[in-house]
Amino acid sequence: MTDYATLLKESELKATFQRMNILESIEHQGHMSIDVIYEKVVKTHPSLSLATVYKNIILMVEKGVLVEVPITGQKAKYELAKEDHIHLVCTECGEVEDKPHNASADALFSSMTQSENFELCKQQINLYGVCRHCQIAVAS
Amino acid sequence: MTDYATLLKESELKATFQRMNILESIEHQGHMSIDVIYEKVVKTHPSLSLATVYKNIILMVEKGVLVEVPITGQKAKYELAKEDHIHLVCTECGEVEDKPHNASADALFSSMTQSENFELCKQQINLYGVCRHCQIAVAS
DNA sequence: ATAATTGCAAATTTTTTGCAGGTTC
DNA sequence: GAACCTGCAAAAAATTTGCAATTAT
Repeated sequence: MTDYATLLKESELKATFQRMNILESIEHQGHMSIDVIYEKVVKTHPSLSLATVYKNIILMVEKGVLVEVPITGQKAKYELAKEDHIHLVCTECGEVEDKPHNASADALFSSMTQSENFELCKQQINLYGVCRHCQIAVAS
Repeated sequence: MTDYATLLKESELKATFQRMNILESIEHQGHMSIDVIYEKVVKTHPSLSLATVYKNIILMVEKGVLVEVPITGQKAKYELAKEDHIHLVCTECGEVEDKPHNASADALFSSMTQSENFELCKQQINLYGVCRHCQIAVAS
């Protein structure tokens, strides 16, 4: 899908096997915490060290390749940097689903921050609830 | 301001000195991380243990007295449970400011989640940027 | 060839736990 | 008086660091 090697080089990072595996895992799954990333990637790359995952996540967040998604009651997850969007966080299964961002939301937040003289640079909208899948599971 | 003893008892928690001090600090400051709460309260209550702060924060979140506010690049902060509102998070000084929630935002999120069949129960909107105060400081 | 990156092990920091003594209702 | 809470100290979990060996460019 995405060309991770190019993405990394554009961000002044060397395209190591470890980094590409991390990015691939995150893109495939959508949102992952550090320990889950490690568990996933170590399967295909058994010598991987957890410290390497920590170092790389921190570095790739700094470089703007990844974005931290802090979530109530869970460890932070990470996603690939992408267009503004909303997170639907399921309180049952913990999964996070992206929902495209809406132009009227943008306008709304712009006006709310302007009236406060607040120089907006990033939005983070988490909506917590029960996802389709878990509603069915709970009903049974 | 708030009657913390009553608030705690209504939540099936005993009104200890420690808990009332924690609540008072949080209400006074708005949003605090656990270590900062400890540092603040221990000044007026030197025998306070950090473990007690941890236990109480967890308990009061469970009981719905407090709400966790996870923030990108910071340790989670806690606030008193209150009406829906938006957080303006300053990326310079780290402070969080509340902004009253807007009816049109509500309508927007309701419609966005309904179309996904997502059963919405809680919202968390963080807008990151530079607050009034830090804009002045940076300009100087 | 060079500078960056990795994996390991140790250090540090953060959070949780068990329990004896003290407090609230 | 009973159940709950606290503080302590120890344990466990999470994160960071230093460094020698390896890898990407």
